[in-house]
Amino acid sequence: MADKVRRKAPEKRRLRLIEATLTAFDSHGLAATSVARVAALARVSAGNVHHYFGGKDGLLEAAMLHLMGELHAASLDLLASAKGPLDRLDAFVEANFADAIFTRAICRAWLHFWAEAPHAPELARLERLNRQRNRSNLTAALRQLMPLEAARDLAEEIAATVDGYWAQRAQATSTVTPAKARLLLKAQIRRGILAAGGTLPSTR
Amino acid sequence: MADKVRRKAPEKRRLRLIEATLTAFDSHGLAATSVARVAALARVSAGNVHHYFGGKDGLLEAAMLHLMGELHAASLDLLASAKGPLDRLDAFVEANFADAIFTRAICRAWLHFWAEAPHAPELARLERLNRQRNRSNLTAALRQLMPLEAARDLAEEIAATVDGYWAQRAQATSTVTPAKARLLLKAQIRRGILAAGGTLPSTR
DNA sequence: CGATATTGCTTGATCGTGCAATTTAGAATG
DNA sequence: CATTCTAAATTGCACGATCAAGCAATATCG
Repeated sequence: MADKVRRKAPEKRRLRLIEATLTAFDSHGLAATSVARVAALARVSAGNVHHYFGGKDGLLEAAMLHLMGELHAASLDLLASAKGPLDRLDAFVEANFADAIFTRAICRAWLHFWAEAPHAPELARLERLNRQRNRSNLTAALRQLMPLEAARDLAEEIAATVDGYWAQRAQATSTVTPAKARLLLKAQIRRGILAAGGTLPSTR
Repeated sequence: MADKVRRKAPEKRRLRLIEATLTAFDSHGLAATSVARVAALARVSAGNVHHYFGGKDGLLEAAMLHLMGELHAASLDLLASAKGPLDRLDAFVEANFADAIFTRAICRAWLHFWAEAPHAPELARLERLNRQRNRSNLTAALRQLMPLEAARDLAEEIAATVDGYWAQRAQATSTVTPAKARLLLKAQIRRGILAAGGTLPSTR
């Protein structure tokens, strides 16, 4: 897809446009998010979008990539200090439901990406990457506490529940808070481990 | 919002347009679903949409209502033969993941509705209704097996997991099958009941 | 001064919507 | 039963707005 002329694009502008995209998603939805609106939100000319991102598609991809980057960074941070498998699972939960991550606006953006991914190859690629990364992290940790098959099943269940809380958080009347989601999810994980015959390494 | 002149609108046409909408969602996404495209899919003039639904918004609302109706019908069917609380929970799972309901196309449509609901009051109303109905069904059954607070928490968890499987199913590379989702979810429910100190009425 | 960043406008296509005209179907009439 | 009539059903088009995109001109800054 190629940057032809772009040499050293000021990251500031790019970021402003990406943030404007997410703001537009939050307040007006995907269908009403036009290049013109995003550019106006970022106080930038519409033509700029094509300079930086090559078009609307590129802008959406960059926005999704941005969200993935933030989530990944939070995961790496928290995983760094994790000692055992259960710690790694807790770190996963805390990253996915950190107060700065599990936001109404961000959850709405993810929902839009999930909805559009099946119809945009590049978004689909990113979604697949993100999903496989999550699945792999979960399975790797669970595997040390139970047989592989059980680990895979529980990873599937946990991943689905995470997505579900995200989807619910996007709704205006949602009552799911970050703290509540963390609490429920950690309990769910522990139940899953115990039921699989695993032992909880320590009470935390 | 009033049918002024419409007396007995042929349900056949309405249904054709609704199904065309869902087909368009499945194959092209929300952003690319225009009135013209839907009308063409249904082999009907575009102006027809305004006769039957009063506009694009009305069409989307009717499509969402249609999906809710199908889900509700499946639930009622299965709940009718449920004997105890665990039976009711299993019926809930089987309705939400019936082979005819847990379809890639239908899950994609739900995903689009969830994504757009925050920006369309009428869709938001329907989404809220549907969510509260599900929550209420789950809590009512769980309440007979554990204290109210625990029942509410578990209902929240189950509802989120259901939504999560739906979101995953919408992706092109998803491997979640109806049977697998039913299996995993029933196990998750039983784990939740046992952990809350409840007893499983019978093995099934 | 020269290259890069940024703008503002144009273009052609497509959108949702409203409306006048036409077709259709069923009740009323002979 | 055949014919007429009328209102509902349906069409096709035209309208104004808005879209993504491309490009030539201008501004900015090292």
